[in-house]
Amino acid sequence: MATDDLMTRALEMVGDDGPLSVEVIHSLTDLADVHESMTIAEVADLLDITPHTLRYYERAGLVEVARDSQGHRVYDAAAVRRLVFLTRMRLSGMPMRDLQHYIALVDAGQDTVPERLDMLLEHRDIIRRRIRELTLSLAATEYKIATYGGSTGPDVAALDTAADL
Amino acid sequence: MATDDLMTRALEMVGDDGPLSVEVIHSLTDLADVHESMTIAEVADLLDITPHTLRYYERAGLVEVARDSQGHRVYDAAAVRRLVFLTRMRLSGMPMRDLQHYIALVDAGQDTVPERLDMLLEHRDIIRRRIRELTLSLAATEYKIATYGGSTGPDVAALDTAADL
DNA sequence: CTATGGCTTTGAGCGCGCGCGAACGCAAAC
DNA sequence: GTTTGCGTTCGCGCGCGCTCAAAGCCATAG
Repeated sequence: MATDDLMTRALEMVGDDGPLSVEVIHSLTDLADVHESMTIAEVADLLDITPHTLRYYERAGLVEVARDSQGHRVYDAAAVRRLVFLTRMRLSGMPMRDLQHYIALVDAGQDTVPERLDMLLEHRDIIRRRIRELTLSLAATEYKIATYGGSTGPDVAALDTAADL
Repeated sequence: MATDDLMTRALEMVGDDGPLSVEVIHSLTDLADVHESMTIAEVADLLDITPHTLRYYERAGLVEVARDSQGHRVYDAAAVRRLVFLTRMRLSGMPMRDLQHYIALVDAGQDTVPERLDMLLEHRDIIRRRIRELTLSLAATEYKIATYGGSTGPDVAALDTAADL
């Protein structure tokens, strides 16, 4: 089950404007198919990213992955959990640099918990602002759709900032 | 007044979960300070982009701009309206290529209205999906914040997909 | 028993979208 | 006169990954 499927199912559960329940959150982290010792292809499929990207994350120092006797990567549950978190943050726009910083904090021990929390709070605000920006853009787009070729009277045309578009 | 200011004001008007009224849309398109014959600096300030970006858009064929006797760009109201639309679409994630296509349709005349409408509808769906993705990411982030260093009991830790993060 | 295709590894290099910077010139304004 | 603002062009940079190359292991197929 790819992450994209998870997202799609979760979105369906949420509906267009339903409340976000704890169940939805957990559905995103449905790790029923996360067993110990996953291959790179399995993890890639789970997270809906390419094996290349997984190797890229590893080189970036975001996660350490053991190798088997053939030198192939073996992802344990902890690595997968971390990657779930990382991909989720990436999806919400956190840049690689911040993720690297965050992981460095994690690896530095419990003393860095407050700073990690600060990062999460700041990221939360960024997401909120982005959602509101998009909400406005959505409204503008819908407004444009509604007035497009509809009533093209002078009033509407005058209000439309781009009547000729 | 920069577009960012407009956005900020509009966001304040909207509040955290207020309805999006027509007034809000119009506030985004408050063109009180759009007079005829604006300079590139004025337009850049209005749209909160750099003059460089404006020249880039012009080179990309998105807008035609007249010149004065000194060869300096002179933006008329129509150009500014188009740029308002373009920057709004950019802000909501429409790629340059699509904007170029859209503008080509606009310049091709009224026969292309249906296709333009299709583009807007598709873009609307993209924005909607993006908003829902971000909403889920926001919920996940808030969930993580809530459980971070709070009750670190075994139950919560077991539910947390990245308890060690 | 080979072979053919598919997975993996590493490393380096490429590409895209979107502008930004640097360099240089010209005209107006202080 | 020198500072300011605009013009143009060429090239660079960044974020994020993908592609390509060379090579090895495994399975299924002829």
